[in-house]
Amino acid sequence: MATMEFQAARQPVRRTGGRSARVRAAVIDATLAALLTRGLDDLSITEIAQQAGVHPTTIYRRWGGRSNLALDAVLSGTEAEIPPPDTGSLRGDLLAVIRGIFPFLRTPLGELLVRLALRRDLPEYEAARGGYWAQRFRAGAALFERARARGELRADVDPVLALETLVGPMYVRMLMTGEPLDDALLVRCVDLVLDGIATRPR
Amino acid sequence: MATMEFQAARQPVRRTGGRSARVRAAVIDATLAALLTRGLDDLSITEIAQQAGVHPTTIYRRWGGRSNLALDAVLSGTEAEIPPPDTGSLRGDLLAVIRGIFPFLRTPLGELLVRLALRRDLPEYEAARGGYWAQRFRAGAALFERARARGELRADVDPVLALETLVGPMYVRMLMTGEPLDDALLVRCVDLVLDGIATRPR
DNA sequence: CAGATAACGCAAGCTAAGTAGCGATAAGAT
DNA sequence: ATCTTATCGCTACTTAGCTTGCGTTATCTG
Repeated sequence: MATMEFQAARQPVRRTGGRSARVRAAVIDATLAALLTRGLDDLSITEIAQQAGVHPTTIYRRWGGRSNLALDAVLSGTEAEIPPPDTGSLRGDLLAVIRGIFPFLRTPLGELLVRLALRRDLPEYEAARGGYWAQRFRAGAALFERARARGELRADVDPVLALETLVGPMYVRMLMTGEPLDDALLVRCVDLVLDGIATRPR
Repeated sequence: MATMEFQAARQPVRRTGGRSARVRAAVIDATLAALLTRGLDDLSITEIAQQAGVHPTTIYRRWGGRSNLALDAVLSGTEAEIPPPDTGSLRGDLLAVIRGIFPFLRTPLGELLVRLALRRDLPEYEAARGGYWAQRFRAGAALFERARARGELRADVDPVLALETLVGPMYVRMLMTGEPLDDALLVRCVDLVLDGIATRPR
């Protein structure tokens, strides 16, 4: 044994910017387009491959299935962070929060993200789902701390439950009843969460 | 022409109780079982047919696809009506409402119903969805009328929005965050909707 | 009991999803 | 500039979903 080529189990060399990157970009773009027009379940790998100018086998090899492909495409298109607001009042902050979420949810990409998050038959999403929503809801914690310091918040209020109650009707209408949903309703949601529906505190 | 058999464009003769009925019952049962174990998307018509002792072709002919089959099965298994409660107080009524919904949602059939309602790629469901949820939410109207007569309800409260706000967190937790959900949380949901989170009414 | 026929079973075939093997190409390293 | 090899394209194949056509059975009507 003259030359002992010690070759550690190295991972494949990245080819950033080369053909691989071009192929990936083309496929992701085509997948997003297909997702927005045809939905998740009617996704045709062959059609995406044609649209991207790529052979279907390539997609099957790189992504392995439509779940991974869709997840990769959506997460690639959703990098925006929503900064927590600080308007000086609890009502203003809550209004800013819900007004920050609402327009995004009306976006085709936003609705797609929500629908992906609801799927339970895609094991690839189970890991991403919990972390995504937890982060999104925890971001509002500071908001409630400030309100409590200002004396605007009842003592026994759970911030997470309050946020869930705030945005709950929005999701219920979007996903189930399909009833109309506009900015005026968002204001009513905020005021309902703030004041409740009872005539006087018990 | 001796006998003029006037034969209007009659619809196929119903064969209630015969082989057709038996086949239908067997297929519906097998479909429900398959839905509860394998989910909607991994549904195998061939497997259901074997389970029901029926040829796959029969299912394709009668139902035409898995969407119709699943919808028929679920609606056949969900005939229970939830009577609107009347406990004498707004808080008691709201608690009864949410306590009536919650256990059903934890049922496999309940969760299945919710997930079916969330699907937008099944045109068969679009018609059923709106009516189902509208009825479910309108059933609570009387509840609020009584509360208003007792002077327990603020004047400007929208009953539908109030109900959506009440059950919103429950759905958010079940569908998105996956956070724990028990009876104690239901009580907190009711109290939050009743009293709000602000220290004093504006 | 005796037609008429709706509904079912069966076999064959079509389409699309997904996989495997193999040669070709181009990105990256020496 | 040249070599190595990760990645891609191509063909062929397997599998499952679904449809079609035809003969058979069981139900309903008279």
